[in-house]
Amino acid sequence: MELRHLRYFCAVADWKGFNRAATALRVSQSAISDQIFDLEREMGVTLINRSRQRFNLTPTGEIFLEDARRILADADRAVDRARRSARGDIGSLRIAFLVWGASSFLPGVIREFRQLHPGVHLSVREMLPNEQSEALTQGSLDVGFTRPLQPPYAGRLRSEILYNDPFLAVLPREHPRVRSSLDLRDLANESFVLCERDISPVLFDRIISMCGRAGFAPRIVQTSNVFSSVLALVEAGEGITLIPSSLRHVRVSDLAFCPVNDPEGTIELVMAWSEERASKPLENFLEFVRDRREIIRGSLDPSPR
Amino acid sequence: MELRHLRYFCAVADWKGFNRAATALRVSQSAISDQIFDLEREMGVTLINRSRQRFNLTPTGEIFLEDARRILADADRAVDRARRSARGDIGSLRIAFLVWGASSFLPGVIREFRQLHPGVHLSVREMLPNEQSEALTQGSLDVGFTRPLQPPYAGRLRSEILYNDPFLAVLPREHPRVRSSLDLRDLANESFVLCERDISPVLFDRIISMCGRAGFAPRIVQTSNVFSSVLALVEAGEGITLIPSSLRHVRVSDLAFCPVNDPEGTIELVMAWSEERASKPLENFLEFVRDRREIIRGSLDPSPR
DNA sequence: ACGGACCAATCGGTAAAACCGATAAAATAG
DNA sequence: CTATTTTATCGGTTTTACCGATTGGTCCGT
Repeated sequence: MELRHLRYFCAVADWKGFNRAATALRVSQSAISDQIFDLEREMGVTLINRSRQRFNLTPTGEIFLEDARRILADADRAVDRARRSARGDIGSLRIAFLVWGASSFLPGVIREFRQLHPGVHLSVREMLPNEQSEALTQGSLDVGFTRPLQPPYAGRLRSEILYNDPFLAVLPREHPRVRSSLDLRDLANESFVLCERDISPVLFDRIISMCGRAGFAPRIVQTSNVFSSVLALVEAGEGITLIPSSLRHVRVSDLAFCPVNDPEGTIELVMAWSEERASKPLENFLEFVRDRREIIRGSLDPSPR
Repeated sequence: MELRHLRYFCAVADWKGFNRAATALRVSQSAISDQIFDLEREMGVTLINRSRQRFNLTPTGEIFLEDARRILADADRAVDRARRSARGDIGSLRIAFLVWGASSFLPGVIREFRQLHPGVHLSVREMLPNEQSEALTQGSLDVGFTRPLQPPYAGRLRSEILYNDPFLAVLPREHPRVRSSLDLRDLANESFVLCERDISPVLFDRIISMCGRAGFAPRIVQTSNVFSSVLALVEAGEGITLIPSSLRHVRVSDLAFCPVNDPEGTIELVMAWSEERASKPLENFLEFVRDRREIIRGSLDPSPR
């Protein structure tokens, strides 16, 4: 059975006759007759009362007509949905982000994109950088806001820098080294509290190399798996730390945030995705974020609150 | 787009590859390739990621796959429903009856048939004989329990006698002519109350011809459009009447029901339908009623209650 | 990095089908 | 009863679905 059979049958029912259906479908009457006959033969059922009075379907024909109409409508709808999907009007996007890197601007972006593309279902969750890379590669994630990609993912995934974040030194407010701007070498002898390397390897390594450029290897006395604990430890006097400046909006009362004098001492936040499984909704989203890059940077304005 | 395209596409998705799908469908790989290409070209959409890594659908393909699967399942279900309909397992029957002729046995018949064929929807309503004939001819009724068919319907419709009902004379209980059995000629000088001829022409005419055989034309002093009123009028002393004996179960207190001595003085209740629009559920129903004809006759047992 | 294995696209040829035009048979309308 | 309409049927034609073989490409193991 093919959709053609259903189309012909519905036309015959609609136009109440083989001839009129043939005219409407722009085919010959014998073509209709053949196809209806094939349909009936294949189903082993009589759909149309022939050789009797005017024209009518059998009760079985009436029942099948309902189904046939629905199937044809469904097929049309399916094609339409596929086309809309290809245009990016419908679909789904799974988005991941770093709590400490992207939560300041992402909610606004999501909200506006949702209004622009109401048919696209967005799911958002927090994931660590390595988790994001893995999920993007496996296809369980569509786009991630994360730190710069590392091998082996860097080759297989694509990414774009959204903004470049200078580092801040975080010291207890009463610490003697607190300045409006300080050289990293002044902190060479301090104790350091850092986030575990697994949480964000790029961030960790960037801090180490920064200190290296300043001529020392930081003495790490404590690590934690969440930034909030790191800051709490600094506040408790365990040591000092370095953070990307976008994290200063979680300011804690008794901490001082001092810009570091190192033009190379920055870390990027990137938007990453897998080109291999690009979809139109994804492309739309990427383009949407690109268009808002300046606004996003503005929202991270370095003026301390 | 044809169902074949959907079948091939689903197979490709199921087997995750053109070659495996071709093997499963017992066609060549190139046939699959051609058809998928046609499908994509017609829809103007890419469904499958080619020339990239292992195998996967595009997001649009995923969406279309859901729809395609549903449509194919729907098509199978439609064919199955048509076949079951042709077997009489599903469908609908519109049944009409005479309140004064069939309501005694019909409820039981309906109930049992419903249990036997739970997929067949039964709708039952009361209709006058002429209404039934007209509705059967037009196709708005499937089967009727009515009086013998008259021209012009008798030729176009089919009917079977269910039972043959002798007449009873109905007289006021204190009427001098009340006997356990009486000759119609004894009632020649009585006043008659009858149902209007339009209500049941066959019944009316049968009464007239019965009286004719007894040698007189009944003097009709009143008519009514419902039997209950006729009986009420008899009770009120307006006259006497003749009714089919199956109506005696609506016995009224102050009336006497006397068998009439006329072996030809009977009226049939028939089951009527249109052969032109026969359906399997209808055939099943007709056969079911035929099988129960003796039981129905028994339920009309003439022993007065 | 190189060769073998697997996979999908492509091409010309073939066989099946859908389709057509004409005609016949049946039914209805006038 | 005739004229018209309607569907079934029958070759003939065209379309197209399908096949086999080949090519280009990707993925694997060595």
